[in-house]
Order: sequence, then C-alpha cells, then structure tokens
Amino acid sequence: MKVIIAEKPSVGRELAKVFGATTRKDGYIEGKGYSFTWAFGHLLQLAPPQEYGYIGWRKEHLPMLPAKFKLSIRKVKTKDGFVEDPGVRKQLDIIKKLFDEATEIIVATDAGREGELIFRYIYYYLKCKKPFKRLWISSQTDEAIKDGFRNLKPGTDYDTLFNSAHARSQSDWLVGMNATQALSLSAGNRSVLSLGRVQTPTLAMICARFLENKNFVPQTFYQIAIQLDKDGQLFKAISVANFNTQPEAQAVFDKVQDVASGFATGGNITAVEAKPRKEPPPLLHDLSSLQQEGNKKNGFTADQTLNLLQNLYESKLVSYPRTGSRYIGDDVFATVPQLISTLTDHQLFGNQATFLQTATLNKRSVNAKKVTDHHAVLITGVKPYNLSKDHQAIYDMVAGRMLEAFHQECVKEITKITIESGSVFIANGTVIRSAGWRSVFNEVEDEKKDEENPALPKVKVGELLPIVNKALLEKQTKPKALYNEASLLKALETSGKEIEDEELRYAMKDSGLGTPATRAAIIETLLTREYIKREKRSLVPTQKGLAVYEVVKDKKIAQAELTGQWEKRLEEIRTGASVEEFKAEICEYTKTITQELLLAGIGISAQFAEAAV
DNA sequence: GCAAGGTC
Repeated sequence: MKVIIAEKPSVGRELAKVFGATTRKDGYIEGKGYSFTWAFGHLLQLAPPQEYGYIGWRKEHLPMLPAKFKLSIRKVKTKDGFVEDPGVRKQLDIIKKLFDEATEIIVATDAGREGELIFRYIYYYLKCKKPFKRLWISSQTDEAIKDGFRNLKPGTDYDTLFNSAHARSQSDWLVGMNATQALSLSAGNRSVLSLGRVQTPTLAMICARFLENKNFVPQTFYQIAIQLDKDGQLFKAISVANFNTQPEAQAVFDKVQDVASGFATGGNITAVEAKPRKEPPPLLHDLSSLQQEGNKKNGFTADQTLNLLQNLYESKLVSYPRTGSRYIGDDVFATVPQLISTLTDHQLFGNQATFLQTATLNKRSVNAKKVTDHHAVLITGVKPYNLSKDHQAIYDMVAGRMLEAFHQECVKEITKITIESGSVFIANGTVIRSAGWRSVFNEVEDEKKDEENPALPKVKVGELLPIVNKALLEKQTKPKALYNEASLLKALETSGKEIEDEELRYAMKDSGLGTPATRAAIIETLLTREYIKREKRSLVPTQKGLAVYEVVKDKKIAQAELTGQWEKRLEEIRTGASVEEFKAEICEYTKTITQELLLAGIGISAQFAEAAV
C-alpha cells in the first residue's frame, strides 16, 4: 500500500477524489491501493529551551545554542498552561500507523519550503525509513494532479530545500529565543519582552512612523480658489502657486478680476486639455489585499478577516484563503463563467453577473506563472445561505472582486482647464465615460481630491468667463498617517521595495516581511505583548513598545533587511550551498545580539519599570 | 514565559 500525505485535510480529500478513493476512515481516506492522509500545517516544532536543560530564564544559560535540535508536538494554550495538542497527537498516531504499513510514501504537502519542512519533521520525528517520492504541483485541478502523479520526483531531489527550511527554522529559534530572554532578563524580568526577525522590524516600523507623525511640524501655506460660471454651470479652480506667507497670497488674491471687483468676465481661458484614461480592473484578491479591504470597508482586523475567510473555506464557499497569489491559471479560468452564473441573483451585483455572462472576460488576473502554492481567492460556486452579516461581507468582497477582475476597463475623461486672472489657476475634472468594472460596487473612489470637479463644462481657449467667487485658503502640510492594519499589511508585503540593494530586493520580492499566513498573527503578538495598541483604527506603540524600540532600533534584529539577507542565503542553500557556513554565522550573530542586549540591561531596567506604570 | 512557520 502507498501512503499519500498532504499538508491539510482539504488537499488530502481532493487527491483522494481524483483517484476515486472513497472509504473514509478516521484521519485518512482509503481506496485503489492508496491511503490519503494529511497534517494540519506544522504538527511538530523545534523543542523549547527547557527540553535542552535550560530550565527557567537565567543569564547564565545565554546564549542557548543546542548542539542538536529536538522536535516536539505542537502545543496549545489552555487554562493550565501549554499542553500537547490532542488532535495533533491523534493525527500523528494515524500517520505513524499508515507509514508503518506503507511500501512507499508520496509527499503531497504544499510545493514550497514550509511544505517540505512539514513533511520532513513528521518523517524524522517518527524515525521513518520508508522510501518517499515527491508530488510537486502548483495547481489543484484534476488534470494538474494526474499530471503530477505521472511525474513524481525522487524524494532526495528536495534535500537541499529541506536544508534551507530547517536552517530558517533553527535561525528563527536561535535569534528569537535568545534575544527575547536576554532583553527580558536585562530589563529586570518583569514581563516577556519578545524579539524576533519579523515582529521586531514590524514594531520598529510602527514606532518610527508614530514618532515621525508626532514630531511633525506642520507648515502653513496659502492658496487661492476661484469659482467660474459657464452659462450657469459653476466650477472651481485653484491657484497653481502655493504661497508661504499671507501677504504674498493677499497681493495675488487682490489682483483676481472677479465680478465683485467690477470685472464682468475676468477669467481668461488659456488652455483646455481633455484626455481619456483607461483603468484596468483590479487583480483578484490574495489574503493580504482582502485583509486590507476588510479593514478599510468594515473595520475588521487582519485576524478577524482571516478567521471569517477560514470559516467560509471550511463551509466550502471559497477557495483556500492563505494565498499570496492574485492570479489563477487557465484551467481555473475555464470554470469562471460557471462561477459567475451562480451570482446572477445576488442582490448587490446580480445584474453585473448577468452582464458578464455575455461579455468577453478580461484576462488580467489569468497567469499560470504567477500562481505559486495556491491561486487567488475565488468563490467555489456553492450557494451560501444564512451567512452572518460579517461572513456575508467577506463573501461579497470575494465574489464582487471576481466580477470586477473579469469585467471591462473603466474609461474616464480627465479634463484640465487653465484660467488666467492676475495669476494662473487650474480646474480639474473627471468624468466616467464607461464605468466598466467600477459598476460592480458602484463606490466613490477614496482618493477623491476635495478640489476636484465631477464634470467640467465645455469651454474654448480664449473664452472669457465671469469669476463669481474668490477665496483665500489657509492650509497646512500633513504628516504621513499613522499605520492602521491595512497600511501596515501593505507595508509588510512591500518592505522589499524600500531596500536599495538589487539582489536583496529580489530575494525579498516574494516573501516580504512574514507570509500571508502569519501577518495577522504578528500584529496580534505585538498587541498581546502590549507593545502596540489600537487607537480608533490606528496602530500606535505603547510606552513599553517605544522603550523596546529605543533599545533595538539600530540593531540588525530591527531591520527588515535581515529577512532579505537570510532569504538570499537560504536560496543559495536550496541550490546547494553549504548550510554549515550559514549556521555558523547565525550562531555568531546570536552570541552578539545576546551579549549586546545583556549589556544594555544596566541602563534600561529603570526605563522599563517606568513603562510598566 | 520566549520565534516564525503552518492550519483546524
């Protein structure tokens, strides 16, 4: 008998279905000479410090550098502290039984670094010696699955991938566990002051933005607004120049030839420009873009959106949620017309679904090369009923975005009129000529400028119009906004873009800071530690968070670039570079950061005592 | 008590 092990139940069941295996057992499915089983993500993790004899938090233990790492069963937090997850233990027992009976194992965990690690940790923990082959597919359609099984790879082809995964895992443990204990002990051991490759740069981003915002000195400047009349249609124009002082602005203001100053037609049209602008439809949603939208539209936290989406996934209403891709392959695209047809009676956008049934679908979101482990989030075509308000909101975001993504482009006409009257003024106007994808939600754009006219009248160069109103506006420059969940998620995704080094940036491109599956948890960790708090919709640091930031802000552990550097090395390991060299460097860095944090302690203990008040 | 990674 052959055993096929997937990363999660949904994939295991899908594979069984393709093979026609139907006998449901506890924790696996049997049939056609195969057993299909699954993990629930990582079942095993690197054992905590106490399992290497580092009992209690003590400076003498630091740095903790286990000679050989151990694995332990994933724990859950209960009221009696951390205990082995009983569900995980049970599934591991099932996997062990199946592995023992197996003639061969086929590894069908997700095609990536963590997928490889999930299987290998199980395999080594169970001390299994059976031969294994690797299924490597990037799409879950029947055809892709069958094709993958016809082309199984030798398990050892992925040894270097496992090496890179294991190095990632150990490095995070070494740096995170040691830095956390060092800082906590240093600061007087009053509370857990956690540090890590991902959470600390994230905290640093929030703190830096907060301080920049708080210390921002607004500059006053002046503008002049005028209102013109074209055959009864009024429109607004703003001075091209900004003025730093009131008298400067006043002098120009006085020269405006408005009706009240005795000029019947003092506005001279010197230029008219009108050009169409085409806006392609937005891409389908990945988890991060959905979390951003959930935050903007409904005020959901990243964690809430993930949970709601997970529920919809478990009810088979949407596809796999923790995806980082905003594309689908051609095979999935072939099912889109059918999915659209399930929405024709939707009360919000049923008419748009009906329209799309006969329209040519836009293929901007179709690109098999940009589909990684999982494709973009789609509805499944299963009809929802009786969803809670929040579940419905998320479902509609997925369904509505699908309609938008395959809809036509939106065509706008951008008009710019230049007027002279003592000084130069510009009137901007935007008219939607063809709404296209924007007709799905029919919402006003969020970045509408307040000085923008919806539509401008037809005017010609040389025309003279009456200026019926003028105003001197006093304005202030604004600081960058504080982070909220939406803007923070976006910043985590693209932190690579702010990195100068080309090669480092490339290594960051696909990873950013954290992964789609973990970003919500990172924000929650910072909240749990009381490093940050929610203030209305913003995320702001607490005194404690700022105190941690002050200690680490110039250290490598607080830089997003650290992840980029690691990713570059891990990719080299995947292609065969020495893992020992990298591990040695990580050990060195662990010693350095631990030492620095322990030394920092003398000065900072008092500061944390204050922050605790 | 602690990381980051995955998922019910």
